Amino acid sequence: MHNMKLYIDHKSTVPLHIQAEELLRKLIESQEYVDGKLLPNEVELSKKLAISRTTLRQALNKLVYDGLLTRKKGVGTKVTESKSFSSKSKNWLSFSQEMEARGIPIKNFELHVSWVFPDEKLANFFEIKRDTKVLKLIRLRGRQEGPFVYFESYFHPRVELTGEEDFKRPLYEMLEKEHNIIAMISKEEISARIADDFMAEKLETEVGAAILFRKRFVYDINEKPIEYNLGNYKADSFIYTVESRRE
Amino acid sequence: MHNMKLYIDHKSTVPLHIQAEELLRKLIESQEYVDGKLLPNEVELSKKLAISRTTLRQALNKLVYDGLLTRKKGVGTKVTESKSFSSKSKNWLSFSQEMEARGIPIKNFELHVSWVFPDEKLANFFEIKRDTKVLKLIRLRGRQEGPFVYFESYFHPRVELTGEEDFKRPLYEMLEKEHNIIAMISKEEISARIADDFMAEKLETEVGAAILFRKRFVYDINEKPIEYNLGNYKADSFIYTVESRRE
DNA sequence: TTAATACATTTGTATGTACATACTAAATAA
DNA sequence: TTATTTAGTATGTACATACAAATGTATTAA
Repeated sequence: MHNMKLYIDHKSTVPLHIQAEELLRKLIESQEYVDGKLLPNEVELSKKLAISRTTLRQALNKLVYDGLLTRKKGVGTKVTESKSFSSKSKNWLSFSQEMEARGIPIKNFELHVSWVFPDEKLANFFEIKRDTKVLKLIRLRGRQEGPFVYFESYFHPRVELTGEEDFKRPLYEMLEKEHNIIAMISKEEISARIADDFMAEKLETEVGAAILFRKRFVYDINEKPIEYNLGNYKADSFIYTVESRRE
Repeated sequence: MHNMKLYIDHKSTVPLHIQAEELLRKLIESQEYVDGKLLPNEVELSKKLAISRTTLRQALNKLVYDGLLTRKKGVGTKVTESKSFSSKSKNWLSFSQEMEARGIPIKNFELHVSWVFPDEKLANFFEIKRDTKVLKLIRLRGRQEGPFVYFESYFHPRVELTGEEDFKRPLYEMLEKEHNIIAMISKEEISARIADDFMAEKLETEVGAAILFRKRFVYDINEKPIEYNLGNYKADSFIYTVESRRE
């Protein structure tokens, strides 16, 4: 792995505990710290990173909360043994990320900037009022050979496009960098539906198939009006996986 | 509200930051701190609770992470405005809790202690090996009038029953109190399925309906062998809701 | 051999302190 | 009146320090 920042820059404006967290994430990801094996103890590690134990623990807490690390009093800290393929699923945009992780790329995408929702049927389908001014982005994911297994649409009422956006990147990244919109809290509803002709066509499956339907509401960091609506569909060959932890 | 512990006991063995967290949770729940209104600032609050600001912040961090509180530098800390019906959905057994919250009670329950799985078809259905020694608990939830909207089953290979268990309580509570098994990490898979005759009968719906299928794997706190398999089904009238937060 | 004890190691809890940074509102200057 | 500056307030970051509690290991005693 090249160009990896493997030290902590005390002159940087990025908080030390954030830098430490990111560094540890990289070390875990790059298998520097292997599953099940103990990390160096906190005192040693804090010396190595040239930060205080308190600051280091701030970073460690985060990673423990995110499920990457497991700590045990009197023993030590180790990388959580991954029983599933991904331990990142707690992350807010985990679903899309899992898609990437499983190697299901964006196969194609359609972009419609339509300030009045164009299609009544589609509007009903997504449970959005017809006169809502939206940016509509549809991305189709799937392996090259088979049918589409995934179909995602974003609607966002506040974005003015420049025409230079790269829609193959995650949407939240684009919103943040190009439009300074920081989406923070998301709520999602998951339900099961029967594929009608429209869905079946889009997903290249047959009418009557079981479809996992996922709708997501994203709130802006300033908690004000912004929101949106992400609708995701999935053929029944795919399973949505979540990991959670108690307390 | 009676018998509410509204102070922090420095002689208790329970860590102060945990006590502080629980106390704040109660204050939020009891509407002492109202949605959107600022809490007392950290210095003031730490004095009031007779703990250090650092310890208070430890508790606050947790509540922020859990989405109950929102902090803003230079402004203050406030109770997160709840756009959805429940802010507890991050909790590990959120699904069942949401059921309770929505007023969908346990209508009936069946208990089978069968150390060899009795039914081949059922075993296949739950994707459990036929010779697995399990405790099987089926709880049917639903409103009195309508059909069952929810159907949950637990399989647990390590429990020896006393015969005194109260199966209307949450399962994890029973496991913890009666059997000293502390379930910690859970992983769940959510998929959509078409109801076959067996499912349709159990859920009192028609064959061919879209069913949200949910399977859960629970790991023991000692991270060793324990696990099992929770299978949940749901008629399409119900929607599974999750809330998450970024960062 | 086995059980009990002591010790070292490691994470957990808790406090005090200091300064940085974001925000608000009041005071001041144009 | 309208910007600009300033002061005050609240959270954010960071460190040093001390002791508690759980665990594993080595030592000792039966």
